[in-house]
Amino acid sequence: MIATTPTTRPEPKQGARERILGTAYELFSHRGIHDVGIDELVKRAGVAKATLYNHFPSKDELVLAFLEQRERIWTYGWVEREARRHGATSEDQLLAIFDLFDEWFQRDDFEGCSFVKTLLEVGDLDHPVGRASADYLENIRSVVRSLALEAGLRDPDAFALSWHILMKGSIVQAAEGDRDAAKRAHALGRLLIEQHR
Amino acid sequence: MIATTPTTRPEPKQGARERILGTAYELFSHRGIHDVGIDELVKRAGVAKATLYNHFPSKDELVLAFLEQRERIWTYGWVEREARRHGATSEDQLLAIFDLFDEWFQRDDFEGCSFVKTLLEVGDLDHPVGRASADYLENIRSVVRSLALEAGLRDPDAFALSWHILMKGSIVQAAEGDRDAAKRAHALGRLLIEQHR
DNA sequence: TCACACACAGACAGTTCTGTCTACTGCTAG
DNA sequence: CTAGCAGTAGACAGAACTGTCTGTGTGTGA
Repeated sequence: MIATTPTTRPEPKQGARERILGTAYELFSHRGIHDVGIDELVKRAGVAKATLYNHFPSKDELVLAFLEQRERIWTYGWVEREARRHGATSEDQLLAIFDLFDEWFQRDDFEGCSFVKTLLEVGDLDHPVGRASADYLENIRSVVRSLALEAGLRDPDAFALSWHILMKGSIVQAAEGDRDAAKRAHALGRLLIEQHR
Repeated sequence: MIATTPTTRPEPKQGARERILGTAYELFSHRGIHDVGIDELVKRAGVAKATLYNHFPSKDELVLAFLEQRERIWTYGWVEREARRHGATSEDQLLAIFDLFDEWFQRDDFEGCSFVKTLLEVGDLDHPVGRASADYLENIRSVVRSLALEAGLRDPDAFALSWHILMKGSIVQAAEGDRDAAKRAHALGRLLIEQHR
């Protein structure tokens, strides 16, 4: 790789931090926060405990980094990006969210919404982790609001709030085992769009 | 109370068990399962730890008893009973669910859906507690299905599944702070009813 | 009055969790 | 060559958790 800074880069080591974050993503997204202990995490990441605590001052801070990563990957990298790619019109892009969900719900490693799970696990909007979860959920609504705006729908704020009920409701229901939850949400979403045209 | 068994009933003591269950209901419903320890629970219930373990062989068994109680009180004693009482027609009774939710969401001690919270907390449908949570959620759908049937709606099973998405989605959103989530679900519910007429 | 069942208080064992600390290793810049 | 830095391995402290056990008190039926 060609040097991007003056001549040589110190760059801590490039590896440990990534391994920690990657493992945290894998474990936290599938099993939740409290079920995953630091010992298991460092063992799985092949990293010394001191290394983890060098990069992240506490488990909570690691969780916050995980949530940030989750937003980057899931909210923007997957939902927004793929929805925009799959829909011809803005309305189609909105509905494409539930087409994505439909595929997601069929996966054997379906993990649900990390923001909802974390928020309910912490259960406290004043706690930094709970607060962050709620904020990231709000950002999801912002994505929906933008699409609604682009589609020229009436009252994009209210639309996004209603739409998000469908998203979260279907995800929870999929976690119960309803594999067709996304199709039901899709149908409801179509009705909601009509109401906001 | 007139004797219902031969002459006298041994009846353990009648008091400790009720205090344990009452306290478990209060604590588990508001704070979740894992955040409430046995020590705190017995102290709050004013009960010896041995007494708790005399009545319930493990914390999991106590949790199962809590969920059962939650269904009795919340699902049947509140949602079904009050919805039936408040609506003139069967369709109104369905919509009345979201009127109830609306009041519920305004409460300062709004605690969310214990079945969803417990299911996500355990995260495993094979675990007895997770399984029970999912079963109790299914029973909620049965209530909805009955009302849909009475209302003469088309495909009551599919209706109940879609309706339940609205219920759970609005509850989760209320937990994030959207106090009007029930009103949005109400509007969507109206549209869904129209589709199933 | 006596016996028994139940409840109470709380010590205790055993595990698990977060977070700290020590000692060792290997790489790299100067 | 050497100093420093980042990482490894794992013991350790301190807290919290579930579940067990001992010992004591008390109300009630026979």
